[in-house]
Amino acid sequence: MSSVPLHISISEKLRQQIEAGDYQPGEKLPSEHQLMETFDVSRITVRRAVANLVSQGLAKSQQGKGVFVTPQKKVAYSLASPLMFLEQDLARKGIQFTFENLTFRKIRTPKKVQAMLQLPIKSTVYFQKKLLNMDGAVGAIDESYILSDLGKKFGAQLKQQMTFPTLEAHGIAIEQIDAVIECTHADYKMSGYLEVPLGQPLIMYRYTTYGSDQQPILYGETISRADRFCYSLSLQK
Amino acid sequence: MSSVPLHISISEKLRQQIEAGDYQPGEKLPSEHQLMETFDVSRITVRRAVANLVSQGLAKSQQGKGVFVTPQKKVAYSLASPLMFLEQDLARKGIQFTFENLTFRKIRTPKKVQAMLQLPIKSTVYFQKKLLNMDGAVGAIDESYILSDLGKKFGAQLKQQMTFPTLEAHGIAIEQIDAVIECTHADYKMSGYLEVPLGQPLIMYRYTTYGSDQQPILYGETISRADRFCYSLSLQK
DNA sequence: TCAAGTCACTTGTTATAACAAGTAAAAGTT
DNA sequence: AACTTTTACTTGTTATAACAAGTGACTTGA
Repeated sequence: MSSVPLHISISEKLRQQIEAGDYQPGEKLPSEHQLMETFDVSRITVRRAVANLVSQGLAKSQQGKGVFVTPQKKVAYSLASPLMFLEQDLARKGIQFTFENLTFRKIRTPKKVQAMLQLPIKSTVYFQKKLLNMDGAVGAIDESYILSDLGKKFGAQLKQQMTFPTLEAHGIAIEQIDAVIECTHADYKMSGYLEVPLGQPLIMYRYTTYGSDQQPILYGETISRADRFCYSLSLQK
Repeated sequence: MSSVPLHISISEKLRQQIEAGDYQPGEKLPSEHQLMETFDVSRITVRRAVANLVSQGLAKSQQGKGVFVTPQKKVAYSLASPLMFLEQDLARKGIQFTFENLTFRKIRTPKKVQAMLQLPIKSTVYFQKKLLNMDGAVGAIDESYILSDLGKKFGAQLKQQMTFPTLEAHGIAIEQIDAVIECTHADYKMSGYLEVPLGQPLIMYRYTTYGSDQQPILYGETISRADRFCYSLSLQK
């Protein structure tokens, strides 16, 4: 008479228990076999219920080991001075931060970047792809496109240091940043990079940076695990 | 030899076809039966592949009808003047905007709101819950907590008009807004309200509003469908 | 003692099967 | 013509079954 599917009522029951603290963060949930007996349902139903929890970010399953309650701790990423002081900002919060340069090369300007950087069709930019680590765990991927001459001049340093401090150290002033924050889903490729299940929410920070004279300098996208990152900002009248 | 599960390779194949435009937005995908024959797999595998697409926000299934490619159109929500001019902002983009007042009542201040509004333990606030509609479709839920005396005084209007214009019309100046943008998952309750599958990403805008003398006036959370909303902002040096 | 192998237990993938329930068009009835 | 019923097709839920694959502890052999 409930009309609520079994897998939902089971996952809701488990969710309540997780939120009530019956299962602590990091703790192992009962195995599928145990849950089958507890709720007197088949394995497919138990698996569906567990999948519901995983898709809600409440649990994570590991083949051969079990299903574990995911501990939640989000890092707020302050937009008062975005990306520029990310490293310091995280250090202040006691978070170990490193990044790994995956790609740095010159490419033909992609169409969407042409518009953002106000570049002609037959231009080139430097494309950089970085993997950001927090406390040893993967947190985000950053893909950015920087003006060709800047990329050529500072390439060596950009591969090893954060972008904004590097630019400012060479007298390239950042005057304005236009940004869009949106949510996407992890596709198969991203789920591999960021070590999350397919379809998990990711938070994308798309930024266009302008120097003096409103000249666009770089466009980038920081795609973060939504369970580990959030953005904070303060707006005044 | 590929080591990639069948359901993944099928959903990836379909994803490519969708992104290539083989299936247009709103168009119906082949039925499960057809996909079973096309890929020569069982129904459970086809269903898993379709579930992958749904969890990535690429498709939506409707019982009795079929699976349809979801058309993507996001509304950027400008943070230059947040919430205040949402209505006008949307109107300018040609989007019909309405809201429905679900709840408006006085409650004991919840613990998390006490901290945000700097209120004592034994205080009360007015709690309002609104359902925001865009072009006739549900887009977001807004839950806000407003100082008791303001709620009492302007209750009648707050039920029918947007919050910020109402306050400003009565001379309550908004001086500052502290906000956090984060991503969450739709739990069972939210998935019902916002008409999305369980676990779909939602984008939460949590705001604390301050009037003159840095006095907190209201705290609220706007929970939007991440497939329909994003936030844009501009930061100057 | 240490390394290799075995075994029990875990989740992951996939197949077959049956019924429920929503949708829409065709067929039948008034 | 208008309404109702049937029917075919769709996705949703759930059960049973088998094997694959990762993990860790225990056992065995050198």
